[in-house]
Amino acid sequence: MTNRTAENIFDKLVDGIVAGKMIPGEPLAEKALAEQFGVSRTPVREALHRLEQSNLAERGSRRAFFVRKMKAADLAELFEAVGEVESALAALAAHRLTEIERQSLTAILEEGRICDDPQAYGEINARFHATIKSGARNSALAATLDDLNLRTLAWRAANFHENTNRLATSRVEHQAITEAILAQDAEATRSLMRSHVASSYVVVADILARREP
Amino acid sequence: MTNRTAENIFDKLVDGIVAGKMIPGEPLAEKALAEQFGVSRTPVREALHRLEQSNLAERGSRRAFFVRKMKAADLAELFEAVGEVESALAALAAHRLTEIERQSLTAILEEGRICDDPQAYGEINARFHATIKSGARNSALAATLDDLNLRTLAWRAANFHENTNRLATSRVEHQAITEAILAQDAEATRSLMRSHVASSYVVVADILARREP
DNA sequence: CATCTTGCATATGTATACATATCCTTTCAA
DNA sequence: TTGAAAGGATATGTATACATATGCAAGATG
Repeated sequence: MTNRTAENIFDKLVDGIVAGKMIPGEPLAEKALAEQFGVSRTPVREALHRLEQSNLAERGSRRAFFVRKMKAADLAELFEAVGEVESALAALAAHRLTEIERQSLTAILEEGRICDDPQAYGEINARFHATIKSGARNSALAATLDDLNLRTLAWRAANFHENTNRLATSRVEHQAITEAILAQDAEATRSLMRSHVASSYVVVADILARREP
Repeated sequence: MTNRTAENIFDKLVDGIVAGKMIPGEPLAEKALAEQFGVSRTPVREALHRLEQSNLAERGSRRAFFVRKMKAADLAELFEAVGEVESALAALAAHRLTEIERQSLTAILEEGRICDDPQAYGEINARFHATIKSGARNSALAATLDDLNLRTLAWRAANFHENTNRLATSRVEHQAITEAILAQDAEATRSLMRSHVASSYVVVADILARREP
């Protein structure tokens, strides 16, 4: 009876949207999804409401759900928001990281320096950001970042695949951020992290511009 | 058939929690609430899930919902998060407010200067912050602030009631913020707004400390 | 007497039936 | 031929019945 059904449906729908299998604008009918997943409408309803709250789905007339269309302007706002929140977390982390976490950050940096595989680098990148996020010691702000990031996930995934220069750029930026954190310079950290997110947005915006001129 | 029932239940529960009628730790049983409001469990379920996502409710064993207990440390985190997000919005607004919005901000400031009624000032305060929030031109970040604020609402309400000095302090801080915005000094605005939220937290923390020593 | 096991009470998860609103199609009239 | 109105089709909102897991209590056994 455990709530695995609704949870599974939600995860599958998120995966589908993030992986681009579900086209923006595509209707998400309760009945159709229920039949597709072989469950009743109830857990599907729950999953759809969670999608809506995560801003991955919208409702139109007839209160029907559909995959949210992300306009270029929306994505710009989102990345700006991520930049502000993540840079705030980084600034806090600059003063709050433990000695062990500082060493860990340095180790992750080194791992990234010698890694050339885009996929592996993506995982290292994730650990770098996770360390800073948890090191800020503010779960409310961290949860906020997770919420925002969920919506950019589909786009961020392309970051290290479609642009080879991005990997080198990311390394340099990570190095600068790490140095600022180790120096406990909160404002420098904030500024560098904001730039880092902005530069990752440039790649995404470029991809978007080529897709929808 | 419109989704007014679940929406109403949610609003009523939020009001109850914010107004302090529902004690933290109090169980929120679907069946009991359904009978209390004279509806079925379905819309109650939906409302409870939304409460959980807003972090106003938690689930324990047996997956039962209960009103979230806000510890002092949680509240500190929350206000820190609000401070970071709202100061980010203010910094953006410093460069993005239209001329009309600048004049509006000045007018609100003047209204606050000549107002001595705590309740009326609370409304003016809300408009001051709303103007900055919408002036930042980032709906994702604005929605993030709304999310965070929902959880501090119960505490913020006490701000202008239990402490008379708070009103005078708020006025001075609003003035400084407005001046920084009018000067389009984003970093000064950010810093001032962060301090402003922090000083409103001091009042709340003080109340909390007296309640639970 | 204490502890473990078993069974019941109850709360939530899921399925389904019913109510209702919206949209689209069809038909009738101008 | 076109437009408007009415009715049906269908999708979501709500209610309720059934399934199942969890916690507590009572009884049996060591």
